[in-house]
Amino acid sequence: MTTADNTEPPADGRRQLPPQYLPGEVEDRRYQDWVDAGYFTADAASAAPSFTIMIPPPNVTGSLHIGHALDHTLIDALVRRRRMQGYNALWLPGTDHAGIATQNVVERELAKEGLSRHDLGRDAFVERVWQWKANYGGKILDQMRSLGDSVDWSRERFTMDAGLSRAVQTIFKRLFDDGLIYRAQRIINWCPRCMTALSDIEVDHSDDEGELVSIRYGDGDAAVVVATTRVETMLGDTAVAVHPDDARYTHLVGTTVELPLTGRHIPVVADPHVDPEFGTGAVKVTPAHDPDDFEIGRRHDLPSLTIMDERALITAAGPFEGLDRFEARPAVLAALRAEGRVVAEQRPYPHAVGHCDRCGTTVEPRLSLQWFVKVEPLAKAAGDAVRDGRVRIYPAQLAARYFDWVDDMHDWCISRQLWWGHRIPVWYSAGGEVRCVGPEDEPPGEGWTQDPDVLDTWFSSALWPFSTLGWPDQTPDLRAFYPTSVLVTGYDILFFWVARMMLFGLYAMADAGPGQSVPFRQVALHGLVRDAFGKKMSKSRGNTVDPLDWIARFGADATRFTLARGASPGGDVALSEEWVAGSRNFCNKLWNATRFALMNGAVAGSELTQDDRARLSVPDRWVLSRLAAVTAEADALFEEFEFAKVSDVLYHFAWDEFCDWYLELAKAALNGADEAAAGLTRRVLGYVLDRLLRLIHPLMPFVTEELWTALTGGESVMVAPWPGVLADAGAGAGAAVGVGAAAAAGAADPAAEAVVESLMRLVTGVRRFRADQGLRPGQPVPAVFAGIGDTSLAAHEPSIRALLRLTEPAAGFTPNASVQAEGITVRLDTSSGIDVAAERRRLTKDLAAAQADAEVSQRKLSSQSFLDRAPADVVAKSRDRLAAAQAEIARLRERLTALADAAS
RNA sequence: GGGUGCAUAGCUCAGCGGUAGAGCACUCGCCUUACAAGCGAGGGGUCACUGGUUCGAACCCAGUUGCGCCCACCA
Repeated sequence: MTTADNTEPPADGRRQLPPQYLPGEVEDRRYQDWVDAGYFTADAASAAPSFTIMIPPPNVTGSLHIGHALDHTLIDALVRRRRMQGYNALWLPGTDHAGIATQNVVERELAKEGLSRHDLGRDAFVERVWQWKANYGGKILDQMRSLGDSVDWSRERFTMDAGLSRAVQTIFKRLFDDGLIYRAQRIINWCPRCMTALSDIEVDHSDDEGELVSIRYGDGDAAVVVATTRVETMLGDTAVAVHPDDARYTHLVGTTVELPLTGRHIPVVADPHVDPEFGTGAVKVTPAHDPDDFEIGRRHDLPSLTIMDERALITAAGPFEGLDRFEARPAVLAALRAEGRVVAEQRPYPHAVGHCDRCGTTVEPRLSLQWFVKVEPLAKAAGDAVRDGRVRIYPAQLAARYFDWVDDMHDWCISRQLWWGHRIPVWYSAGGEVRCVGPEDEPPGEGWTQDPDVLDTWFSSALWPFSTLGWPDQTPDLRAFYPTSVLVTGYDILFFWVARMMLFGLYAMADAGPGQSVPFRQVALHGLVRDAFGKKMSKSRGNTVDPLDWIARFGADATRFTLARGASPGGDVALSEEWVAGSRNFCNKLWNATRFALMNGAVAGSELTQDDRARLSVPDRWVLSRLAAVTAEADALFEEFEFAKVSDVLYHFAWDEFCDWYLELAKAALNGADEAAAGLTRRVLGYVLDRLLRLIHPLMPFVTEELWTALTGGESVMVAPWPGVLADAGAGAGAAVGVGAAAAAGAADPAAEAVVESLMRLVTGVRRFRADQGLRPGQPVPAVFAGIGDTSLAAHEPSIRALLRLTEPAAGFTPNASVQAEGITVRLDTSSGIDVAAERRRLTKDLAAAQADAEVSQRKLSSQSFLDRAPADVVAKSRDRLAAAQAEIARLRERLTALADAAS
């Protein structure tokens, strides 16, 4: 590994850079160089502490969208920084088989050929999906290269790989044997279009316009009115329920009422679940088609009458048979109305209805035999791991949501009536025996048939942190890289994925001990990507951003920086083309700063000795002091996943301080006659830029690589030591690693900072005068600096003159204007005289501001309670401020008077 | 229905107890020998509303209004 600390100065005739950064010419080449150099490949045998991040596996059907780009930008920044810090960094890539989604894609393809999966049969269909995967799957992995993702391609995984499938089977068997997986007849969420069961979180609830209908069951004294939004299910009613304490119905409990249209009589039962306040206080009970009713049915031993098939067509014999559920509803209602059973109709009646999150079809609660994970004991452990700090969630407030869910989680329905996925490893004999088969077991022979269902795709995703490392085998990878360090993903899949990895990680890896069984130590959640107005991106809205388009037009670095700049923990990211253009400009700024450095013979790679530091100029000292502060700040912010703030700090240091002031100030020394001073500044220039590029590299890998190698002649900034001061890192055993620790950018230099800040105020003040006076920026103006000898700026007059284009006075110099700032009076000869009106406007404005300032301070200081209660430093600050304002007022008044005198 | 978050410059957001900040947009002047994807200067905000706590509130507390998100088996 090479470092920046090669002592040889760069060879002469280094590459000349063109005046603009053209990302297209850099990115592909650099990426391939990195891959070829093996920088992305982690080493399970490394002695260095590991830093591991697992990619949130995108669907194998997917292509890179802006959400991935956000996720990957943040992950890549974390991984690149750790790698530079000397960690054995692994970012493992891969894809998810995405059961329903992928099956749907291939089925649609088949449909174009006029075929259904049933025409092919199970084996041929699955084969067809594999074929599809071979041809089109993993497109997204290729696209990741263009973002610069530093993933370890040698460790790419797919959730249906043989190894990962073995992990699935292993844990299924283990859970089964532990009694944590069971099969039961339950009401589950059923999608009649996908024709499969769904778990609770695969159902999106939204308010639909419904209709609340009140229907009279029975007649005369035995009549009872029930209200429902799902009239058609009355065909499957097997009871009416009322609250036990509801006096209106006590006389009916235990009797039966006639169920209209069916000729059946159903019992009236008393159940505490019924809310006497709602509707009529009487509820129709359909155990086979409503989860509540199923529970009531269980309590009262009611029969379950299934009246719909898996396509949600009515199966109950009679006039409605064969109708779709939505056709049956008006039909049943009409029939009831014809019999005079409809007491009231209330519409519209908005109420929450579940929809399949894959296809949007209204979910049908359906009684069926499914496999479930008993989550309670697992969820308890998953909650505790966060509660006791073994896993930390960023931002912390999202932990509350995690607890809400984990602490009250229903059993997880894991069977899916699909063909694409991990088949449930359970076999049944003709005699009704059940056998769960582990990966080492012989499959049962003659007379046994395997369960036809496959597992929920999230079942295998939940194993991702360790199945990808070879579990259940105790592989070197598993030992080296588990637990993973950080999980980075959007808060939208906190429940889908994050919580489930917690359930299974803690369970499967329990032998490793409490601290080592967690799937990750930190969870860094980001938000959704939105448009410039904070609106959700969607194809129908037409406000989506294609990251590949941005990369092509603005560069990967600009795209990444824009995303990072918007990413605060848990916060949504707003994007627009103006912003990515701004980031592109920032790349160009760095490009030209480096270009300037190269043109001026900047020397990178030499450390500054104590001796050197003693001879530094004030601007050199200032920039080093600022670099130290910014380095520490950026480093701390990285630890907290404050990407927006890191980006902001680096952006402003690079642009506002390094480029706008330091490079301008350095010009005096670089072009000056003092060779020793110039040489020292060339080294400081190289030193600061070198470190700045390293600090920015995790966020903008390509441009920094191109510039850093050009500046230093080093091999790659990717493997240059990180300049940060290392804090106790989340991964590893808290040991500070990396040669970067020694390269901490030095100490603060408040004296130098004070001088440069004073210089900035003076320069800005005079520039303002020039602007007010309409003096063209480039026009040289003769001037003298009266009183500068008594200030800290005495030695910097040449720099100040250069910044302000003020020339030495020639013979016959007759100043006709003056500006005061920082205790210095700058007298200028503007030749044409000054614009008195403009000057008066400026002075008047400044006077008003100073007076307002003084007034506020005065008011505070005249309050006795303020003087008594406020801390001494606050009072002192107010005093200083008042004094300064008063001095300013006096000065401005004097100038205004002088101006008036001069005018008359 | 239950949680939870947010209301700050035209837009997107930062600041979270001591006299309001950034990026973009806007105005004016500049092709000043790294950069016009640039440089310099400037304008713009009763920090949603009402009370309270405090010497002092954008910041803490309560309420109001308006948005947003998550969870949810009330017919």
